[in-house]
Amino acid sequence: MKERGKAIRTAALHLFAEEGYEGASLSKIAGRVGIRKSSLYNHCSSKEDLFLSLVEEVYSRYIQELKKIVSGSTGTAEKKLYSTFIATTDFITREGTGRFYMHFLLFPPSELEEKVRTRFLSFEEETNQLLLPVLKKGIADREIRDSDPSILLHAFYCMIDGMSSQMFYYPALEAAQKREHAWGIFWRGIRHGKEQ
Amino acid sequence: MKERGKAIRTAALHLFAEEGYEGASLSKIAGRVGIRKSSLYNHCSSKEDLFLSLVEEVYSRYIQELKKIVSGSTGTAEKKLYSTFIATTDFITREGTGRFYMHFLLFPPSELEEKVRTRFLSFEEETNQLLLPVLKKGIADREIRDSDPSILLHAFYCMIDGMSSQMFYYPALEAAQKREHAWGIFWRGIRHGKEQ
DNA sequence: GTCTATACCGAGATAGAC
DNA sequence: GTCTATCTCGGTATAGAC
Repeated sequence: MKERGKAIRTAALHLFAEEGYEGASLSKIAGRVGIRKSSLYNHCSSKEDLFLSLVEEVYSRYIQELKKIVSGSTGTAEKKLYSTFIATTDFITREGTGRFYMHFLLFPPSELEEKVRTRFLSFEEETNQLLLPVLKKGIADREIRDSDPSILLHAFYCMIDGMSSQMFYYPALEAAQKREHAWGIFWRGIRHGKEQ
Repeated sequence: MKERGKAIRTAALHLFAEEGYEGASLSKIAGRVGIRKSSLYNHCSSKEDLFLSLVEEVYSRYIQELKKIVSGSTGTAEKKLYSTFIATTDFITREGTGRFYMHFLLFPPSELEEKVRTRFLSFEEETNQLLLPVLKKGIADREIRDSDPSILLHAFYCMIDGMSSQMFYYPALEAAQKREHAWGIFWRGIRHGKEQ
């Protein structure tokens, strides 16, 4: 049995993710937890407050997972990038967390846009510093073709973002297959090749 | 000077795109046009009605542009795919239309989800039928490597979706550069190569 | 076609009993 | 901590004068 505060956060996370910031009313959140909306104010000071603390939690949870994956494994660049790709798209697929992440990265509520964007940028900084070394080492090892690492990194992000979008509107099994194919083509695009 | 009806649709398109379905109130829309919200009801029967007609307009406008690009040019598969990529990401970048498109493709208002999704699926069918022949011809001409065209098509969509997301949070110039790089890597991933 | 006025509802938030 | 009651505000929508 979860404590109330946690239950509220979970319900709010899902409702924000599904219905957006304006669409997720405090009554709906309270209703899902099984209390009245006025009782929510014993656990947070406002709707904004609740929302922003969830932004913080979701972003930092993702960074935490990413760190485990990248620094944990000691394999090739290919393995590390592939693991990152899978882990990120899995993360996105997790109902609640992932949808929340995508939803408000792309379409933050307009009054809170600046706060959310600022938080995201610092978050992007962190991922860059985790992944750039992987690409650089891959190039040095002649595993990845010799070109600007930040360009390669961006193309990697691009595929991840694309696949992340697609995880939403395809059934799980289909999405998993598409993911493998997308990876195959991406890797062919950046790997070291004899030609040229 | 645009007629009123058109002005309302334009204002609504932008507001929906920026603030979401719930966030874009009829007063805001009316305010941007310069009339009272009750006057809106002389041009549409409800908020839902207004929104859904915009969904229809935006989707079909995109299909129309795509047709012009794909069937118009008679170049190589590379040229056609590149044009499609550029045109789509340009379309997405157009304030209003593109943001509206992305916003409600990924996060439709929950009450209207089914209607929006259904419309999108038929739309995807159309794009498939435009683009699959291009890929098939590219394979036959040994311009693209021999593999399942629908897999290649999906990887293409994946890059487009990824780049479309990114068009939002990077400045125009930066986005344009990233776009070129993403294309380069994608094309390297699918083109015909001597190796293997 | 646009306006004012109004109906009705649900939003976020607060006060105070228990 | 949760409840009921209540406040204020803004939402969608309608009626009817001009």
